[in-house]
Amino acid sequence: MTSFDPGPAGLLEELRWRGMLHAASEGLEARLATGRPISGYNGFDPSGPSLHIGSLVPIFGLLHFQRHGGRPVALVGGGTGMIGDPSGRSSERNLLDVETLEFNVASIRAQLEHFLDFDGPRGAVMVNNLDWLGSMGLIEFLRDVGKHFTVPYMLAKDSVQTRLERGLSFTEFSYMLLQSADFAHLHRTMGVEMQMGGADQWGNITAGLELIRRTSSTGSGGEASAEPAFALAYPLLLTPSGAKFGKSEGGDSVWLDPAMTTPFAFYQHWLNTDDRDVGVYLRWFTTMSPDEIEGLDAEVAARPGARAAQRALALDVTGRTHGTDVARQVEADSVALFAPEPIRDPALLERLFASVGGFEVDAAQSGAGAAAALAGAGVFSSNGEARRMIQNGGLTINGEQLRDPAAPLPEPIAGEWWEVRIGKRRREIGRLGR
RNA sequence: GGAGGUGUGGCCGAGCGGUCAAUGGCAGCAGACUGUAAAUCUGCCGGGCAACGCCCUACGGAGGUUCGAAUCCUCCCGCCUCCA
Repeated sequence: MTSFDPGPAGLLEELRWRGMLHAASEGLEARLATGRPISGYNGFDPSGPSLHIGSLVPIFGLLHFQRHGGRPVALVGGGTGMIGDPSGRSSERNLLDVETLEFNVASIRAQLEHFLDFDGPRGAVMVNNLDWLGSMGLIEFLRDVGKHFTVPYMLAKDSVQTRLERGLSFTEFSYMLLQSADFAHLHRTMGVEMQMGGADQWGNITAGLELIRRTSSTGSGGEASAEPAFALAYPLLLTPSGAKFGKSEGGDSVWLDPAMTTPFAFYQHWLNTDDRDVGVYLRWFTTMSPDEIEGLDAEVAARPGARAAQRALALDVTGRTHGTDVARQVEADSVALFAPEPIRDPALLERLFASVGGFEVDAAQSGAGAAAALAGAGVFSSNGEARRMIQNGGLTINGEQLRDPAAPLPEPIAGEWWEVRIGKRRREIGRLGR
């Protein structure tokens, strides 16, 4: 198998090959096989100003959907975000004020534009459910949405069942109704026929199918299929190595926003992918063909030390997220910073100072002990940590391994720069301030 | 509103008057081995310091008992269960 049907008919086949298909609702395959235009949506949480790489799963779901001729709709949950979905065990969400929300939505849209095409007849569309949920009255909600669900149906959902022991508020219990209302609204007003989401969303998504089934005037589409709407779920991304996906080694999220995670750090994160995970990531987070990916799989098996797959993955994902030029640049920077020999070129150091993260040591401090100077510059969170790092032999500056925390920093390169290597993975550039 | 339970370091989870900066596990960091991987082994893992010791801050919050409390008492707050 080297290629998939480029139209809607090939979507499921491709997702299946990529391992991104967990479940599809009754009739979806047949609906896609008709080749008629179709719109599908996926929800995103706008509670922060940036998406992180965990969101790449739904993003690539929409991306593949668009590649196969579908029209992606990205819904931001300005309304539901305030409620809290019991499926994601987050405890309590805070209300966002309107300006923050609008700012976040704009930021998220800008990020999605790197992945989805917002132009043309099949162009992606962004919607905010606050626009319709916000103005919906309680009576209206109960009559138009609540009326169509029975309590036993709601109680039967996994997301509710698992919380029954520990307890959940009525608000959280109602979440699936709001999500159903979203789906029904998009179905009615924009003709959106499909909702996509993670496997943990399945219950909420099918609740939406239920609502649409009961409220849409069936038969208006002539010989339309029996089902008026469809659902598609991705598997939960549990890495084969068992680590939490989306977190860096330090446990922080890896953000798509270059101001929150530098492109260099972003590239490094992918470059460090475990051998056991890299094949999955190539399938999920690139649009490479089966031939290319299987070729890289073979490379991993034959010459794991070369990490060809990791390099290809890192370059591809970074390029898509931050631009090809930036990706090439950080790739080159990585080679330089991880070469056995330290960087001696002041011009290069000056550029890296800005791009990989730099710190300043003022002249007064530079004479003090290295540990104190680096802690003072914020490279380490405390004096003790810096001291420990040096005592463990984990700190190399300008190619010279530090041994004594009290000894001063080595002579700066060109009277100004320190190339700092912390452990095997961290790289920082220091500059002598005045 | 009533009854009971519970709140410990990033997470889980011991401790239940001193020997507790707090057992253990996970996560994390560094080193060795490697491939900027995994596994394994070693060390570290609240902060400070003239540092095999001393000081400060910590066991939901505020008081109190005591020579001494994370451990006992009082009040408050959060969470959970059941009853109304």
